[in-house]
Amino acid sequence: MKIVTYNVNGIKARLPRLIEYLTEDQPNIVCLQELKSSDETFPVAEIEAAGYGAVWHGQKAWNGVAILAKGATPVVRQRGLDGEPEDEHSRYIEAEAGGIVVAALYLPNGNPQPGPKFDYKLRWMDRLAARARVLLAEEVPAVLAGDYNVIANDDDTYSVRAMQDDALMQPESRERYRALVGQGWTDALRTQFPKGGVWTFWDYQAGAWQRDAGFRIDHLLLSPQAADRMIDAGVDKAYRGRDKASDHAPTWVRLR
DNA sequence: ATGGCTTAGTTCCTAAGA
Repeated sequence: MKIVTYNVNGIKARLPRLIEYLTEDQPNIVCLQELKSSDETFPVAEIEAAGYGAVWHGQKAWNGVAILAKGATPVVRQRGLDGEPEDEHSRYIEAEAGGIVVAALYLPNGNPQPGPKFDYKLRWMDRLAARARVLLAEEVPAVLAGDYNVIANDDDTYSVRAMQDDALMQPESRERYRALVGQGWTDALRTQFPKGGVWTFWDYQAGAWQRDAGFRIDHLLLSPQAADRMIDAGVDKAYRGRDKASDHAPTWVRLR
């Protein structure tokens, strides 16, 4: 089974590309981020017409996450993360689909840093880590899939220098990502490509796509029970080059 | 390069993204 994470950067603007991807590639489970859509305007009819069931956690204008499953509707376990009741950002949804626990997450960008947005990012990472521990304790196949907004290693970016002051690769962000993985999760892409040099995002600006100036920030973390079933992982890079594409490419893992 | 795009909403400008 193929499990995908895909930051669509606006599901209304990206709907033709998304439906195209579902139809052409037929992935089993798709975690979406940056819907930029309220719950009421989520295009469920079009997604169902493509053969997918969906659950979502939307918000007007920004953020928003969803989980799609081919031929079935995922069963929601949780929307949002505990620990900060006043947090109104829609950045986390967790469901059971295809016998696997799947979470779609959109980790805060955190720029500019330092500042309140960066502080929020770090707090959100701590809250995610707490939830991840609960999932690991269940000892079931689980996948934490999403846009982590963390460049974990120097070889996960085209240019360390260009990104050195960015919230995506500050030591505090990296330490928390490493600690999360260190709980017992397997970074699927890192396992597949241990030397790095694989990108999942290319900026719209400055011809980043044409220059292949990207970085890897979309990650799939596997519980031990899921990691045991990993076949391979990759990036469906060609979709980044299509007309009216998202600035992220679909990123995936296949499990037995 | 506090930004050369792109999206969405308070839409003809601003905020946010990464």
